[in-house]
Amino acid sequence: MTKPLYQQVILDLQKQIREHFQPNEKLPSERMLMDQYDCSRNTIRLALDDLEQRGLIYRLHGKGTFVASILLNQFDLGSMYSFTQEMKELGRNPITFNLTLELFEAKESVLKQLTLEPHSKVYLLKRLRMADDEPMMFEETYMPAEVFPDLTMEMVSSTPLYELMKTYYQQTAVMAFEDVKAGIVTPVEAKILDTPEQSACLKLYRRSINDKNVPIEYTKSVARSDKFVYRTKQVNRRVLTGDQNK
Amino acid sequence: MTKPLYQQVILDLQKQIREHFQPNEKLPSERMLMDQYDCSRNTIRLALDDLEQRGLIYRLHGKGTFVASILLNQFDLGSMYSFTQEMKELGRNPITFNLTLELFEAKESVLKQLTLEPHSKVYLLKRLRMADDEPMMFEETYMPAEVFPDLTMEMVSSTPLYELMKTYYQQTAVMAFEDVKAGIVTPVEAKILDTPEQSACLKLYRRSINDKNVPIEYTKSVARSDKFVYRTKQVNRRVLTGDQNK
DNA sequence: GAGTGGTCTAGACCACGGT
DNA sequence: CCGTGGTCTAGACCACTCC
Repeated sequence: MTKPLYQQVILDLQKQIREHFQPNEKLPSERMLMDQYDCSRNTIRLALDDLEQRGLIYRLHGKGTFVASILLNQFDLGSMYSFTQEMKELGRNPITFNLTLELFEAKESVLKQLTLEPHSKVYLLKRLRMADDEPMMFEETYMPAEVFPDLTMEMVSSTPLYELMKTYYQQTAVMAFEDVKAGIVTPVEAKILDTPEQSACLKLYRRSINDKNVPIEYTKSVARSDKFVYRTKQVNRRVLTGDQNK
Repeated sequence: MTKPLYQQVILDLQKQIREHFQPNEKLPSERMLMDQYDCSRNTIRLALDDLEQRGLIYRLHGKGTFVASILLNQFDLGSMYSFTQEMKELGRNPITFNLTLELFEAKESVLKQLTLEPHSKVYLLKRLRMADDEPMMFEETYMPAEVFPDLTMEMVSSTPLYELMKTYYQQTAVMAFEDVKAGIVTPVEAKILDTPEQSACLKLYRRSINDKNVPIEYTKSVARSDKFVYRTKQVNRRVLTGDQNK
């Protein structure tokens, strides 16, 4: 099974950029890339669209395509989420407490998020994430039982969740949607997170899907507002400009 | 000056989805949309790509294209390119009040965000954004005086900010970094935003840079937590770079 | 005017999901 | 089998930047 052409172009261009280009250096024009990769302009643009979206390049109308000025250390901020990994990189000591694992029929809102049939069963895993003995965030993760049959507390305790999904169930999250809101902690959450009552908190709702577009996880997180920032990078999409602003 | 076709399709599909579709409902197929909008499939796909990227729809190979399960009554700060534009598309009546425009020496924290020399001067523009006479968010935008000399209240009042930056100063933001935090409104903010005191709010910190990697804007926003969500889509790059066969 | 990215067309075949 | 989205081609013209 060979990969689609445009994905091969993506991979090769990434390699070229990493090995042979400097920040803000000009890339070959789209028409030159057509010749280089022996494909149509549309295919080249599909690849460049992806690289632009991920912030590796930027395009200037009439001038050309350029390597982005800030090349992130190959692992994108927004490309994969791992609390443990993140904290380790920041020199903190991350610990995850698995509080409870339950199996039951999902209620309406969860069914919807996971696009499940009514009365489908889901696992609910509650976790408390700490760094250097300081409570950081509280997570509730819902996983469809049909995707992850026979899940046990031993399994989630011994293996990182994403690794477990991959090795035991051959499930990999290829994409995730996150909604970030602001809220006030509930009394229970205040206790768990060791914050004053009425504190502000970040509420995260993450829905991950696998390569077949099947939802495999829905997680609600409550994060301490004094400890947590949600950082993103946005590339100018230039779509739909021209508004009035009076 | 008419908009590109695919952008018109984006706008209309957004409207259709908002007014006539339910979450998870199936949209017409791409070939049917070709007929509806009298354009090629490529153009339809450009539009659908954008909507998918912004999390409004999802696609299932072999099955069709569906409306995402979206949070109602809350606006997406993450894919918002223009408050004014966004509100108009949602059928709201957006108004931006330019409250004050000042010029002074930037304090330490602002200097740092804009990577300026000590004692550099910056403009500070304070704006209140409303929709249908309802206060929505409060923004404070810092702009380096050396990049935007001789800025006046007349200019910011007559032209959208990003357009002004481009046409008068040849400055375009090619990338922006955003930090999202949760907080409690200050008494002043509560008054401005017409919310109860001690309400939760989303705090956004945006730093935009131009094509030369020079910071051109630093904006602090306070958004009502009952009106705004920050939605992002994350792609797992390891799937692309990994070399698994199927 | 030459070269660039931005938009667009009218086809084609493939891979997948259901019948 | 058919209809779906996924990939791809070989052109075309426009808008923008720079000389």
